[in-house]
Amino acid sequence: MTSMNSPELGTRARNESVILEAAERVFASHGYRGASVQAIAEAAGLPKSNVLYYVGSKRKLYVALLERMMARWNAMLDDIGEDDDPGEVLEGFIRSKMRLTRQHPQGSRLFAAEVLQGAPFLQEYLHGELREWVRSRARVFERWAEKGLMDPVDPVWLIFLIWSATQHYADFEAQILSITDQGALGESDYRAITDFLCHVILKGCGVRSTSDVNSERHYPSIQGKETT
Amino acid sequence: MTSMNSPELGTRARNESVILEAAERVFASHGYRGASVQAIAEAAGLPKSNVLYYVGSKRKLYVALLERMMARWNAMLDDIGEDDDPGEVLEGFIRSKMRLTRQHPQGSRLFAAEVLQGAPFLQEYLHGELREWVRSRARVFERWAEKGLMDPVDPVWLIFLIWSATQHYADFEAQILSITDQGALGESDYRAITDFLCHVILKGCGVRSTSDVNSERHYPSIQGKETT
DNA sequence: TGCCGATATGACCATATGGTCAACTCTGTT
DNA sequence: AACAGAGTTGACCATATGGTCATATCGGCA
Repeated sequence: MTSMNSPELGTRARNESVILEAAERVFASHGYRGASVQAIAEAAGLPKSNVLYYVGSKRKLYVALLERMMARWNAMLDDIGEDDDPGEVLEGFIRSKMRLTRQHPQGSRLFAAEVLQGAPFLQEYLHGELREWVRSRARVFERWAEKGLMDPVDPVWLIFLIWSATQHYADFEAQILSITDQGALGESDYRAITDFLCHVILKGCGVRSTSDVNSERHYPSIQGKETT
Repeated sequence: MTSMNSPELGTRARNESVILEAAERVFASHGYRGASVQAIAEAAGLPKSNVLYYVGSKRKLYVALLERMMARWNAMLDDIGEDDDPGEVLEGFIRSKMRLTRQHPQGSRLFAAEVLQGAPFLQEYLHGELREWVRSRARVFERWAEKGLMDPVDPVWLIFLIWSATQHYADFEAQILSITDQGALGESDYRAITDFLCHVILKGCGVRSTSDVNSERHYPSIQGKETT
C-alpha cells in the first residue's frame, strides 16, 4: 500500500479518480440512460468488471458525480446581506459561476443533462437547499431595488439570467466553437466573456459596479479572427 | 384513403405526427443513445414494429426531428440591415426566440441534448448556415456600435447571451419549476420574462427600444407566489 | 516461506436493444 | 367477389446492456 505507483495516491484513490473523470465525460454527453458502463470503462482504460468493482453500480457512480458537482456548486455560494454593494455582489456571482463553468465544463454538462431529463436525481436538492438560496438572494435584491440601488427587476429572473448566460458556455460549447470557428475557448475568451456579461447585466439592471471606475473602453475583441 | 378517421389527415400523416411528437419528448429527455424505440413506441401508443414501419429507423427519426426543428428556427430568422433600428431588431430577436422556446420546448430540449453530445448530427448546419447568419448579424451590430447606436460590445457574445437566456427556459424548465415552486410556466410568466430580458439586454448594451416610451414601471412580479 | 486482504478480470446471465420478416387485416377499386 | 396496396403486428435475431461471480494476481507482512 505504501508503494509509489503514482504521485501520492493509493491504488483505490487513483483508479476511482480516473473512473470519475471518464464517467463525467460519458454521462455528460449521453445522459444517464445513454451512457454505458462499457463506454465508461473504455474511456477510463479499464475493464468493465474493474469499474464495477470500484463504483458498485452505474447508478451509484452517477449519484456520486452529481454529488461532487453539487458540492462544487455549494462551495461557490457565499452569503450576502442587504448592506453589501449590489455591483460587487452581482459581479462576484457572475465571476464565480463563470469560473465554475470554466473549471468543470463536464460537470456543468452533466448537470444540464440531468435537468434535461427532468432532474429525477436532483429534485430534492433543487427544491430544498437551492430554492432557499435563491429565495434569500431574491429578498436582498428586492431590498436593493426598494432603496433605489438597482432597477426593480424580478430577482428570480435575474438569477436565472446569470445562470443561463454562464452555463451556456459549457453546455453549448460545441455550438459556440462551430460558429466562432475555433478549436477551444481559451483563457482570454473566458475573460472577455466574463467582462462582457458583467457589463451588460450590471448596466442592464441599473447597477454600477464599484470597480467599474471609467465606464468606457472595455470588451476589446470583435467576433473571431475572420476564419483564418 | 378518403375515410374520416381523424380531422383531415390520412392514416400515414396522423401516425407519423403522433410518432414525431412522442419521439421528440423521448429524445429530448434522454438524448439519442438514451432513447429506445420501445420507449418511443409506448409514448406514441403504438407497437414498436409499427413505429419502425413508419419511420424506417431510429436514426432517420432523429434526423427528421432535428430537421423539423432547424426548419422552425430558420423560419424565425429574418434579415436585417445597418439602417434598421437596433432596439427594434434586438427586441424582435429576443421575442422571436422566446416564442420559439415557448411553442416548442421539446424541440428546444432536443436541440440542447444534441449539442451536449457535441452536435454530431448538426455540425454541418452549425458551421454553415447558422455561422453565416451569426456573422452577418455581427457585422451589422458592429456598424451600429461605430455609429454610436449601442455600446461597443462583442456582437457574437451578445447573440449567445440572448440565445442562452431564452433557451434556458426550455432546457432548465425542471430546475426553474422546482425552484419557483410552480407546476408550469404560464403565458404571463413568459410575458414577464420576455419583458425582463428585453429591458436588461437592451439597456445593458446601451440601446433604447423605440417602443420603450416610458422607461419606468415594467416587470411586475416579485418571485413566485409564496409557495401557496 | 506462507498468509491475507486488496485488486483485477474473463466467463457468464437475464434482459433490453435496433431492426427484419412473414403473416395478417383493412379499405377502396374493379 | 377478387384484387392490390397500405397498414399492423407478433415472432424472431444478433448484439449490447448492467451486473454477478469464481478465480487469479498482487503487495506487504509475519
